[in-house]
Amino acid sequence: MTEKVQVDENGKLKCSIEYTLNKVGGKWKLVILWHVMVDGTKRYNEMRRLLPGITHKMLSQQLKELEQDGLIIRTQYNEMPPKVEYSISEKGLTLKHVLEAMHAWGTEQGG
Amino acid sequence: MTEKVQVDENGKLKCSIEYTLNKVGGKWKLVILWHVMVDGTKRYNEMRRLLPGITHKMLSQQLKELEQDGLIIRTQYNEMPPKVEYSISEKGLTLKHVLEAMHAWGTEQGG
DNA sequence: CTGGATCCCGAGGGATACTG
DNA sequence: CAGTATCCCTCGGGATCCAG
Repeated sequence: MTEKVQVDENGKLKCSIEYTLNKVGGKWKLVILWHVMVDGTKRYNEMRRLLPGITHKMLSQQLKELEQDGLIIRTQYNEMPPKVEYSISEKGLTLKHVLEAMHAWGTEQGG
Repeated sequence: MTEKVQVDENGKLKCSIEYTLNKVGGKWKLVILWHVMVDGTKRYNEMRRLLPGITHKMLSQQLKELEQDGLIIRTQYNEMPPKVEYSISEKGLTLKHVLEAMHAWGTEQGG
């Protein structure tokens, strides 16, 4: 089978896998998306507990990027103390197959 | 080869997504696997051409890790000049759903 | 042709303190 | 509670040369 090859503005070959990795690659984003998709809405500190080892800096950075890409929804309640909730968006749900496939593979291969 | 894995208090992997990312995360591995799965067997320099921007160091490193994890097969022909071919393994084929899902998402979202 | 070995730099990310 | 700001440093990865 021959796949459709995409070319960027520099004339370099680009494939859809690379596009996906650019959006949700890295160490944290897919894990974050998996949790908010499966477990539902989560608050900031709940996310921290779900991601052992992540720092403030990385968590807020990743969450911000995911929100700017429209993959998660950030809801802020103007209360004291502050309360912010993160949930999966419609667009984020389009990653369902990717996440399920990766989860299935990890479960099978990793035991 | 595989970096530090996060485990919970029972010594089990935190989540399967993380296991998968530990095996095939990073910038190159899934793209490499995609190419050898879809396009078939590839030689070293063919791989370089398929991955604009990758360096010798990174390509040989990633190929070695993928081979050690049993996801690709390295076949060396004792000729002059040297000839080495990389192909997808049975185990590598188990990532088919992951790769297809990511390719589909990138195609839809990226245009 | 297919890599390995080395040197080296800078950005990515950790730790911590601070703020609304 | 939910982040920001800052400092600091490691180490991922680029460039280059070497080897079978």
